Amino acid sequence: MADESSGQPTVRSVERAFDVLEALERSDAPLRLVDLCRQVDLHPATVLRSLAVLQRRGIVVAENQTYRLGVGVLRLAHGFLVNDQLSQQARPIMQRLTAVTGLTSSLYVRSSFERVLSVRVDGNPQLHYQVPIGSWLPLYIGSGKAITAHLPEDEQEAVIAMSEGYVMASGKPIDAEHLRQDLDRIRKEGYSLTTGERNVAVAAAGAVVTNPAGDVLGVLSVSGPSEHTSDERLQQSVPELQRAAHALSGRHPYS
Amino acid sequence: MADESSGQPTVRSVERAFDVLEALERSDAPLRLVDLCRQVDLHPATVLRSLAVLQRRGIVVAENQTYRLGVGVLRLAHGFLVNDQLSQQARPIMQRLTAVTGLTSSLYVRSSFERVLSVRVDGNPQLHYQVPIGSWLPLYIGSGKAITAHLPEDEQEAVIAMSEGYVMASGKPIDAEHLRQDLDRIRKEGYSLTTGERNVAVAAAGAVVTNPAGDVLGVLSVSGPSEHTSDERLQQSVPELQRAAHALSGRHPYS
DNA sequence: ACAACTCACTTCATTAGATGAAAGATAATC
DNA sequence: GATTATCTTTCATCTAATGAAGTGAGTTGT
Repeated sequence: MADESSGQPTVRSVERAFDVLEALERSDAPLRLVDLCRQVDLHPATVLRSLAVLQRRGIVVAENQTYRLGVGVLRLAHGFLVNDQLSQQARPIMQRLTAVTGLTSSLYVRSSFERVLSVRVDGNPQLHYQVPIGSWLPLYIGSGKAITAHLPEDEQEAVIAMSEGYVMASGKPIDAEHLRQDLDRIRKEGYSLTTGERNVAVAAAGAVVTNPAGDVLGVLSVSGPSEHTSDERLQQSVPELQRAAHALSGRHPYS
Repeated sequence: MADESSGQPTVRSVERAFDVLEALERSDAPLRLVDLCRQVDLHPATVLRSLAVLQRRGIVVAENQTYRLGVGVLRLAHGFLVNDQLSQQARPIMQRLTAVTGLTSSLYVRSSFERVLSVRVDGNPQLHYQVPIGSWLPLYIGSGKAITAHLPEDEQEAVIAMSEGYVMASGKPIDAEHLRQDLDRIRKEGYSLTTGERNVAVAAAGAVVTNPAGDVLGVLSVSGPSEHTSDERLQQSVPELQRAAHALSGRHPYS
């Protein structure tokens, strides 16, 4: 039997290998064998065997007795990007959006209670520290709110609950009531507009992306460095942003 | 025993799960269970159990009985990018390079006999179809030659052997002798300069990136659409490109 | 300089658990 | 409505994943 008593079929050793992989994903420094063993609570021999497989596939690389992710994961990302209808269709639309507004366009895909950056087209002026592909951010901050605003009630409340305790870049914590008002406004007006919530240096406008059935898929945003990107400038870009988000929302069978 | 008779330790079920994953990575369309089974030559029940694990981790998503990669792989890519010293250090250098030259900067990392795109900073004018992160290209074409030119003799010959039969975007096949001359020139002058080899619409200059010990890590390139990017324009960018590649080559302990 | 650690990696006997045959369920095709 | 093709679950068998124990290398402390 390979079931975990809960009906969901599984394979223990595969599960364990991915525990190791995710430990490496989370870490911001190469990890030694013992570190990995402690994190995933497995016998060194077991971890080592998993690592051997991962290494042979380029998913993990070893460097004098420490382990970290390898370029193999970039290949996987590529495999995703070229197959993902949303990302594919987004690219030309976003290039146009950036060409017209001069701002950076970003497409965040919703993944449970996070959003993950899948496509970015840089504008001018460029941000000093650009967010790399795959970055994940919460749904209660910045353009994430454009997603949240269009979620079913119960999920909205779940997001609001998660925001508890988050401190914005300004130093202020999130206020649940204030957040609810924000969401109301966003739902009414059809776009979010935030400045320096997660990063003081960034101002952004966001518009929800759905499938034709209306299910929320993610958010399209335009952003720029806050010193050079006034609210007025963002406001001006909103119609073009909404047009782009709408175009993107109409075109894919499902997902 | 879990060894594959060759000394290399392994875990069969993990190996199989990654066979499934790589089948999905290669495919340019979602795959059904039977398709996967045929490709990896495994029992449907086995494939299904692996898929269940992958799905729960967001690595794979199912959509009415077909499977494809999920956003989870983007998270992994992010995990790589934020840890990879080379990519990290490259970002600001490349932003500057693009700011000065106006061309798109790309960093390809060498991975056995391929190069994988790990960082890109888009220039102006932008290419219509931008290459996504994780794209892999051969070492005998375009800026890949800047890598090959600095490889040990035997590896160079291996690359040349692989080029056999490749037809360039122009319609002409690669000529081994011509390629050798190219490599000589690149080694002497310190940069590659190619137009429309892989894609007729792209012209690019490339300079090798090494670690301080001199081992080849990859190639830094500037590129633009060939109609708007004359050889002279590329030539003008070469000194700046070399400066950037050199700066990038000096700074990381090992790898 | 030697002892006492910590950590990386290997070997191998035990038995947990991955496997695949078979059957049931579901959907597509004629 | 029967037939075929594919998806999914169940379960007995026996492979192969596991972890205890051991080796060896490297580091720290006295």
